[in-house]
Amino acid sequence: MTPRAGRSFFTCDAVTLAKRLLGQSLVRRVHGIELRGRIVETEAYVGVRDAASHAYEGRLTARNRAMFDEPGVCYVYFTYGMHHCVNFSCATRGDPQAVLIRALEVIQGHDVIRKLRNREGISDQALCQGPANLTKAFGIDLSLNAIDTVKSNDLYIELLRRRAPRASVMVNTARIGISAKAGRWRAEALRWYLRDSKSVSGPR
DNA sequence: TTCAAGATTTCCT
DNA sequence: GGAAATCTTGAAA
Repeated sequence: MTPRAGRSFFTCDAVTLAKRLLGQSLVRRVHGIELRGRIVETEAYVGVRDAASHAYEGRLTARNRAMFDEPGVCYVYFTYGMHHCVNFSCATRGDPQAVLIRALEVIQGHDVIRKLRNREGISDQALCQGPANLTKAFGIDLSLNAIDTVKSNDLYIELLRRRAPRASVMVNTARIGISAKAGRWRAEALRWYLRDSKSVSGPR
């Protein structure tokens, strides 16, 4: 049986978790069916000093509360009036660090995922390419916000590997979609992806 | 109470 | 390359 990520897996800074999550499996249970995807792209939001983070300067609101919760708690937010994005809280309670999941390769549940995406002629590799695409593909919405993925069976991480990938197979770049208002944080290299994956979103 | 902007995607020219 | 879709949040008034 594949081991599941426990509290200790998430009890680290966001940079460590962003790399550690690459190559692991995101599991979602909907209507008794399991969907699985291999994580191939992540971004770190490193806490109160990060001007690109919803928790910049310690801002705590009803929306981003999950970022401040226990490591392993899921932070789902709604944006652009139509999209959801999913993150995993990390570090320690009260320290709002989190990792955004930006892309997956589908491992299990292609049929269900294709229906959820509801898009004609889409390739397998594009099903979960991009943060809002993967939440749609996996049926992730605000009902999953703030759930504890260490305990929930609706959404959690399965460990397909013991360690983060070697540096030589990862690519590290600036994050996507960060506005100029974030200042130097716009250019900080806090995005990672697996070099060989065809499902990575944004610039390669 | 009003308003601008957003950790995006898709479709059009 | 550019704009539309669509609505919540947080800051300004």
